Amino acid sequence: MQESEVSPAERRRLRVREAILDAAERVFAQEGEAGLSIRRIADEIDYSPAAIYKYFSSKDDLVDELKESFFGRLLAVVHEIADRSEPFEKRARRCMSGYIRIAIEKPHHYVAAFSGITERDKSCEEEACEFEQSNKGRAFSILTDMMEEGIAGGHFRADLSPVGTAKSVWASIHGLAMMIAHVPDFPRMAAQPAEMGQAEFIDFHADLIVRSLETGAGGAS
Amino acid sequence: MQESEVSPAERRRLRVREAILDAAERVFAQEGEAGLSIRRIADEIDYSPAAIYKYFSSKDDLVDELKESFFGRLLAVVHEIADRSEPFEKRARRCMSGYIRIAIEKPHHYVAAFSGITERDKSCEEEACEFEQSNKGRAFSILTDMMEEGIAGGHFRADLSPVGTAKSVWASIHGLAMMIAHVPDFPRMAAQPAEMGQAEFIDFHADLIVRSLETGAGGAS
DNA sequence: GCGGGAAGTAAACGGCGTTCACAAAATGAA
DNA sequence: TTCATTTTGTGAACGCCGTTTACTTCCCGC
Repeated sequence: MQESEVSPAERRRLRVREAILDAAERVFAQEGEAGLSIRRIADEIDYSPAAIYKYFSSKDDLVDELKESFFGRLLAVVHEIADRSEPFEKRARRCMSGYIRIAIEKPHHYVAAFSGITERDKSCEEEACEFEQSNKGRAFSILTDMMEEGIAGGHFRADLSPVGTAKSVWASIHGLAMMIAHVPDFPRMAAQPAEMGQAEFIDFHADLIVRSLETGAGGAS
Repeated sequence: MQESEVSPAERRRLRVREAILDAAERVFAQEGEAGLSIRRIADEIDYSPAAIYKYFSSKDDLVDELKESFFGRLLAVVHEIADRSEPFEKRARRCMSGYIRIAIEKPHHYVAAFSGITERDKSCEEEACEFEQSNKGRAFSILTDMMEEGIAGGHFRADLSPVGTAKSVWASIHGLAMMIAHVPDFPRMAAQPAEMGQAEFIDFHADLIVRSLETGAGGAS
């Protein structure tokens, strides 16, 4: 029993695994799921296609790992913002725009991470458990905590349920992220003359969301 | 020169074309884009795969037609609701929940209809023109009109721009539709004990959206 | 040094979208 | 009717794809 248990062969193995994931990540970011093939990855790292299967049991397995690590980055950013010492409403808005920023930095990743229609076959328990342990689930719980804080702090209406509200807010943010991911310069569409830049529009959207939760009078002007 | 110019050969051709689309629609609804293959359609209608190419120039072409006709149904429903003689806010809420209802009736269609990341290669003009003539564009303009009506009627804040608001509202609705499409019983997730049924949640979401636009005091209880 | 397991591979299977050369059938003109 | 032309449909093939199998090659512990 050596001191460093993680040794020489294992390190080589891990390095090859990383190389595969790196190549996949690269191709995926540029060309999306459509452009990603086992054979392409194999070419990229000068291995044979069959070799990949010594490291991943299927292409889906490999892609799932890409997705999960993308959610990891998303989670990290949102977490960092949520923990800052800033006024609550500022943090809330920043979380939303931060989420969208990361999402549209790698649109193919974001779209893919949510793609695939989940069949209703799993038992409720294991599905819920799986969700809570995923980066997606962790990000959701940050959002839920934030809603709780907003309600407790009197910023948001007292009759809101933290979980229900978090789901609704997430859906609204997700919708904008998807729109931008699919139509790279989303807010500019239809003939209309510009109206708003992308960044301003994101803020506008976030503002409407916050406004929908706020207690008291909401109208401006 | 006959009276009925649309005759015998053309009708046969159209019938075969319809058969292809029908088969595609059927397979697509059940198994999604992944399960749909030219060869599968050919099997379904007892033709050879190559025959399909006498009617559609590519698989993408065929699928595009499925998507557009799906948007057509979505448009029809929203249009019908928007034209009803009901109080404004009721119509607005119904439009949103109607949109989501149609979307999640055929989740595969809805997801596919928005899939494919549009490259930023087209000129602005032709893209805008293309958008306005599509069913998607027509649905969007119904939404814009509704926002205008809400603002003019004093239901919504006067400082809102109809187009910008329509985009934001669409994004929020789209987000929920996507969530439900991907996770068939969306509002029920995480361990939480039910909270809300799907229909209630849709109404809750629509309510938050409307609330975010309303003039005057918004808080309840 | 040697034996066994891990790493890597070429070749093949079945599936995919698409094309091409060709047969069959419908059409229109004489 | 007959014949040429156009349309409709086909089988076979091409080059991709994910994946598996049988095989070689290499490395590591004894």
